[in-house]
Amino acid sequence: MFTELSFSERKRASVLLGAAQVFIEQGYSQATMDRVAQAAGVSKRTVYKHFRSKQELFNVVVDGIWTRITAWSVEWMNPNGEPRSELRAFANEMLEQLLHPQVLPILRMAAAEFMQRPDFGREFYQRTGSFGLEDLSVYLAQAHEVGRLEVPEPALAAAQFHALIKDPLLWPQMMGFQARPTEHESSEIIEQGITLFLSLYGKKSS
Amino acid sequence: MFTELSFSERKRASVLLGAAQVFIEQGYSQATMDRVAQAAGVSKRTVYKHFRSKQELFNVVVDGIWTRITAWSVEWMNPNGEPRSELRAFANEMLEQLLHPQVLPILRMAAAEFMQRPDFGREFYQRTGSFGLEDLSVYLAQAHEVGRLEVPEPALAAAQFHALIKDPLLWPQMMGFQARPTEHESSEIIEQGITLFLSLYGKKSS
DNA sequence: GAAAGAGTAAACTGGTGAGTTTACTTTTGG
DNA sequence: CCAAAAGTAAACTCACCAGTTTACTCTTTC
Repeated sequence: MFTELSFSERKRASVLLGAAQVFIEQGYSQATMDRVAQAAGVSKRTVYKHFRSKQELFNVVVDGIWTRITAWSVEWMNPNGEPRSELRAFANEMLEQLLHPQVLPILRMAAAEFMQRPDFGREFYQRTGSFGLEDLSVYLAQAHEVGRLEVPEPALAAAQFHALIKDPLLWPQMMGFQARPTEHESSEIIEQGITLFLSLYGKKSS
Repeated sequence: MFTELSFSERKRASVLLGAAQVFIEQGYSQATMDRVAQAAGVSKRTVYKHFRSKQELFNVVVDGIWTRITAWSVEWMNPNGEPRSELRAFANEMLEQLLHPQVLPILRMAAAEFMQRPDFGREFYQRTGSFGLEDLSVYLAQAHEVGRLEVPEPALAAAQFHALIKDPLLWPQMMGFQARPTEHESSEIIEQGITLFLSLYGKKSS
C-alpha cells in the first residue's frame, strides 16, 4: 500500500529531490535557490514555505541522504562462517555504500563545510567513521571467542581492515578521479586485503 | 646570505602569505579579496597588481604550499636495513607531511573545489596520491630483491601499507575531528600497522 | 633628483543571489 | 461550495563582493 501524500507533502518532497540533485552537482555555495526551485519544478516561494533558509534546506537534504545510506547494519555476519567469505561479503557491502553515487559529493561538501562548523563535524563523524566499523568489530570479537580467528584487539583490527579496503578505493575518488573502479580492480583490492589481514589474524590451522 | 627582495617582491610575498592564511581559515568561497588585502597589510589594488584574479591567486597559493610539502623524497630508505625500522621511519615521515597544519585545509578545499574541475583534480591527485608511495614501492622491490622481504607485488603492498597508516589518522581529521592525534595514538597505529604488514611480507626467518 | 613605476585609501560599478512582496490561481476540508 | 491555506510567476530589496577608477604618495632607477 502506498502512503498517500497530500498536495503539500508532494511539493515538499519535490523540493527535497530537486535540492539534493542541485547540491550534489553544484556544491553548497554554487547552488542557488532559483536553481533549486527550477529543478524541483516549483516556485521559489514554495521552497521558502517549507524551509526557512538555504542552510536549513541543505541540512535536511544531507541528513536525509546520510540516514538512508548509513542505515545498514551488518547483523548477518556469522562468527562461525568461513572468515574469508564473511570478510569478503562485508567488504562488498561496504563498497556498495561508499561508492553509492550520492555519497561522494556529500563527503566532499561535508569536508569543506565542516571546516567552518567543527561541532556539526564531530556529530557527522560518528556516523561516517562507522560505515559498519562497530559491527565488524563485534564480528571479530565473536569469531575470536569462537576460535575462528585470533584477534586480541578487535577494534584495532577492524580499523585496519576498514583502512585496507576503504582507502585505496575512496581516496582517489575524493581527490578528483571520477571513474568508479572496475569490478576487477575492487575485487583485487578486497582479496589482497583479506589475505594480508588473515596472515596475522587468521588461525594457522585453517 | 639572504636573498635580497625588492620592495615590490616583498609586497608580493606579503600578499601570498596573507592569502594563504585567509584561504586556509575561510575556504575559497568564503574568503574575500578585501580580507586578503587586510591580512596581507596591503592595499587591494596591490593584490590585483600581482595577481589577475582571485582564482589565479588561489592557484598560486595552493601550488606553493603543495610544492613545499610534497617536495620530500625518500631516497634514504635502505633495502638492507631492518625492515621494521625502515618502515617506521617512512611512516613517521609521511605523517609529518600529512598532518602538517596547512595540509588538511588544502585537502578539504581541494575536495570541494575539484568537484567542479575534474581536470585539475586529476593532476592534483598525481601528487596527493603519492606522498611517498612510489618511493615506498621502490624500497619494497629492492628489499625483496635483496631478500629482506618477500613482496611479489611491491606497488600493491605499498598501497596497503600506505592505507594502514594514512586512513586511520587522516580520515577522522578530514571529516571533522580537529584534534591532532597524540604521539601515543599515532605510534600505536604505526606499530600495529607494521606488525600486520610484516606478518605477510616479512621473512619468516627474521 | 626627477620620471616611471609601484603603493595606498576610498569610492565606485556591476553582477549575483538570498530572501520578500505582490497580485493572482489552485487545492483542500468542513 | 466557499474560506483559508498553499501554490505560482515575476518583480523587488538589499547585502555582498570581484574587480576598477581616482587622486594621491612612496620607491626605485638612471
